[in-house]
Amino acid sequence: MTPQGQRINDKLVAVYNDIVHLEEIEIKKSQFKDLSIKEIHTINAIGMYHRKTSSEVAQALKVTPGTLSVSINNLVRKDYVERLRSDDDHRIIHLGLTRRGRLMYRLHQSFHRQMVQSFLTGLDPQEVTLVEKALDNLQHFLDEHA
Amino acid sequence: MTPQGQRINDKLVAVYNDIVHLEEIEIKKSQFKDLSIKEIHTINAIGMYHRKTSSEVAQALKVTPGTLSVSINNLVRKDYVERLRSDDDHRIIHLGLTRRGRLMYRLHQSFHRQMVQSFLTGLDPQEVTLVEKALDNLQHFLDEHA
DNA sequence: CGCTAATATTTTGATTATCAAAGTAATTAG
DNA sequence: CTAATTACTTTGATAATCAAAATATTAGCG
Repeated sequence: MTPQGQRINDKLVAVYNDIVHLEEIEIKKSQFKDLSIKEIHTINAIGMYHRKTSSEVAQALKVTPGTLSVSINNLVRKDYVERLRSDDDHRIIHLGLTRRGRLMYRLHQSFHRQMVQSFLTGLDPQEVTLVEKALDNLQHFLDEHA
Repeated sequence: MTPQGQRINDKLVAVYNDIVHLEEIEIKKSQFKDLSIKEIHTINAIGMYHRKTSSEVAQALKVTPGTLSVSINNLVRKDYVERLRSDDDHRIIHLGLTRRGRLMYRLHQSFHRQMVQSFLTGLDPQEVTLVEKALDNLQHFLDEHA
């Protein structure tokens, strides 16, 4: 690997830990102190609309159905998420956010918005496209190896 | 946020989960099945040279000293890490990798090398510099908010 | 129709990850 | 030389995770 490649690798690793840590800190400063970073990500994966099933959310988060189920139990207890049994197929559970969950969702989105904005600061549109291309490369690599 | 900004955000989130998951899978295929992804990252943070102290490693990983200490207990038991008490100051513990730990370290580095390479595929040197600049922006944002 | 398969989710038991706070040991400051 | 500080470890509690077993529902097929 080139020195620059090594540097980029190291920066990715550093940034990775820092993002998670900062998210954690932001939560503890907010009205949603009772959530962990994992729970925030679960709420984020469920999203604003009552569409996704349990297994879809588990797949998006790359955890087993059992892990998600336990986590959803906690989020239901804390009043962020609700379970909605499908009318068509009673095995299927659709996950939705409560009023409180949607509030949390919007707060976290705004954090991400700020982060992405700073990520792209000082780049012109063409350059932003390049960054997106690099991300697509990476996603392609990940899909290939999965 | 622009549609492109939103897309980049979504891609970052997806890539984030996929990287961790792929790392997890790669471990389970290797001779190091007894390690979790967190333990791999701890080994990675310790690195190849017996220099870093416990608290330096804890800071790099953004965990408390207590959390690290528990994790190091497990890694010592599994023969990946060794504790080396400093001669100068007997309170200080330097962390080092065992032969087995160094083997693991190199395997994980090669995974990262591949990943970064694919990340930068098809970009010319100037463009790579741009990606690095975006990462610097992000790190700056994170430092500012910490 | 009536079994058998398959599918979607939940529960359970075991391990790891995590923090805050208390504990231990060594060094530094006054 | 004592008190305060520093570096680390232990402890107790809770969350996160998986694999495997359990539950409930639907689909397939003779």
